[in-house]
Amino acid sequence: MFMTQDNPVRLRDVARAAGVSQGTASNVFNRPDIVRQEVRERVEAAARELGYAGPSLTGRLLRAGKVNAIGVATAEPLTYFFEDQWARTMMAAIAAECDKQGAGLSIVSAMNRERPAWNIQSALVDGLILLCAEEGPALIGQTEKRELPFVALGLEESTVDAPGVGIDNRDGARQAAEHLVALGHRRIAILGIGESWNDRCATPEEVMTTPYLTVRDRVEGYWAGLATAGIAAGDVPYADTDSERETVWAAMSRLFAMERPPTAVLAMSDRVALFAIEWLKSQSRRVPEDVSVVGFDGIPEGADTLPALTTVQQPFQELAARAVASILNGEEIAARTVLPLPLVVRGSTGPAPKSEL
Amino acid sequence: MFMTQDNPVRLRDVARAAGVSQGTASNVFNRPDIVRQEVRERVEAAARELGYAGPSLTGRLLRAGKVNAIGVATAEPLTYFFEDQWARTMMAAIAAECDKQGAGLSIVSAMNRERPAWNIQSALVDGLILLCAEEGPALIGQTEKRELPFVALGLEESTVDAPGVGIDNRDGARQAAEHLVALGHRRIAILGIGESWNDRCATPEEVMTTPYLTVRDRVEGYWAGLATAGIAAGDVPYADTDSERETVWAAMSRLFAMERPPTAVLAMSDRVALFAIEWLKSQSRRVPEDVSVVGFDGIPEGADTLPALTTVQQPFQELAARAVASILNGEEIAARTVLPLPLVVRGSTGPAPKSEL
DNA sequence: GCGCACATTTGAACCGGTTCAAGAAACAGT
DNA sequence: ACTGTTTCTTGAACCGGTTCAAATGTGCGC
Repeated sequence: MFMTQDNPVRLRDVARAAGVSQGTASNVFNRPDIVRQEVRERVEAAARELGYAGPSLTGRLLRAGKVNAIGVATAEPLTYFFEDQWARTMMAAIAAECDKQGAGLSIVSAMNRERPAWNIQSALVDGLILLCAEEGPALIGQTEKRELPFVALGLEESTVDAPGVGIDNRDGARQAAEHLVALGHRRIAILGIGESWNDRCATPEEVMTTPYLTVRDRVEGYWAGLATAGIAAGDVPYADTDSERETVWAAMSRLFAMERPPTAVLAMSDRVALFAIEWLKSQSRRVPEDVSVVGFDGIPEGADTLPALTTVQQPFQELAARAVASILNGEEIAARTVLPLPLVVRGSTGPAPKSEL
Repeated sequence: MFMTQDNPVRLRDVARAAGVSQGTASNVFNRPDIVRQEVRERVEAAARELGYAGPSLTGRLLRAGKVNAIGVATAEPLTYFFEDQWARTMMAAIAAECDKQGAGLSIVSAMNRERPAWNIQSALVDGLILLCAEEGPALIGQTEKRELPFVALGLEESTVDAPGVGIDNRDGARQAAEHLVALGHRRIAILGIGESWNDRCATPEEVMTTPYLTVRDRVEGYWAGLATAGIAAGDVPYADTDSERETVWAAMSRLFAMERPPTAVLAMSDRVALFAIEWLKSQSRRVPEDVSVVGFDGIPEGADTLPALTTVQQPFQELAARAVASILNGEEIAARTVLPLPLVVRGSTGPAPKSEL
């Protein structure tokens, strides 16, 4: 046996040992059918003898020009891919798509002490999927330099027009609100994910000053849906959170300390919705009998809790399929493709309590 | 602007356009300091002009022989990395380690319709970390062919002796059991993760017939710990699960339907422990006042629930650090390094109920 | 004007393969 | 024996860079 390090066996060496040309040796590994059996066996024997591990990928790669792998990049640290629920779900979908296509998958963090863009510059991939959270535009800028195909997911639309697939946040939110309205709810509160005004409920004007387009879109959708029942935006309590349990609980306390507490809550993410349900349970309020909760995102955890979460489902699989296809097969993507979001009704919403009708 | 596809600009072209040799052009990108400023600027201008995206990675790679990336492989589908809790936590730790070292991270699934080992053979990495679940030995076999450094994580010890880092399951389990004993518990049940005997409690002899070394190690550790209080293995109810809510709930129902139900539960994974707590709550049994629960693994979710889970903590970060260092820095790893597991005491365990003393 | 140290630049070899036109060998047909 | 096919095999070009010894140029002291 030979160790890798001490063993720079090249195709050339194998060819020489087998007494054939390098071209023939190459064929043994890549198109064995066109090599005469006797020769093939000789070469294979030589390879085995020398401990040749097969053609070097880099050599082959250089010729082929294709890596057959895609990269997924974010401006967050690498751990984001495994810790953030949205990213994780999105990645599972992308991974499934890569599995189908037999492509490899690299994950890339654009955070690097020395050179922020270094990891993006040096990732060995045929194209990049950008998971845009906050730093979308910067990420896109770095990626463009690379002159590689890329698709932005979750990009906020105000930014550069780059190939990207987005979701119709506004319409999804509208459906969620109309669902509650149809169930008879009239006192409905919103749990935000804007990371500000943590201490009190915000006015509609204040809410719209948030820098996050996603938040603005969703809240506008909520308002539009509620408007169908004649509920004005100003009558909808809006409590913001930073998506952590603590601020969600605080927000819930605030909302339910009101004179006429809400009978339903529209949460801007499933994570927040789940924390909200947790709080309600801790207060011995039943879901959905006393209070209905609608989430947003459709992460798997939401389907698995008791009660299961009614939510606006992001089409993760579809987003992933489009993004991967666009990179691997060069399928064009309109600069701002937007997918619709279906509402998934599960156990966390029910008719408004009778006493409230 | 030029598009990537139509734009095969090579370093050579840039050099020619700038009127310098290719060597100099190369230096402009790699060691700018040794090139005279005027020349450097000329080359940079030419590059910009031609839309040159910087030296091709494959070309450079070929010369350097290093990819500066590690791969993590399993015999599961790619989605495993983002869906399985253990894998996810392990990956977060590995990712953090790669971040530190500035290395890339590729994930690889050894499941491929045509050729099972293909993905492992063709991953562009400097080394592989193997996440061994059930298929450990097969995975190792495929990897060895690649003649690349690798480390097996979570490998069961009975198998091939390959470089790997394992954990001392037995000792961790022992600590968990002794913790409960020290709190005064005497009626203690075990929740298994062996996927068999789902319908009844198993005898010690039956338990030890499981093919999973992890399960055998942990259960032996539990018995050893309980033995310090004079509790015989035969007196410890053992209910198996397949790690899903349904079988856990069924197992719990079985255990608590006994004449003298347990006051504490040793769960072989945090996931199972969390389902168990959920069941207990649904039955209005308080944790830890009425029943104590100890998990195993130390996944983040366990720290975040109410009450927080007492558990045997796997040293994820340490495992990751060793594995990554071994690959990136060529640090040797003894064929079977085994790390100790600390017990983390949190809110889900407490003194045995007085009525039981 | 000459020699020398120093700063740049060049040219060619090399990294490890793949590919393809052209050559060689084996065989069939006439 | 001669030509036409078919089946393999060969040699050389090429993929896109990096590197290093050698060549060139530059400035300075005497």
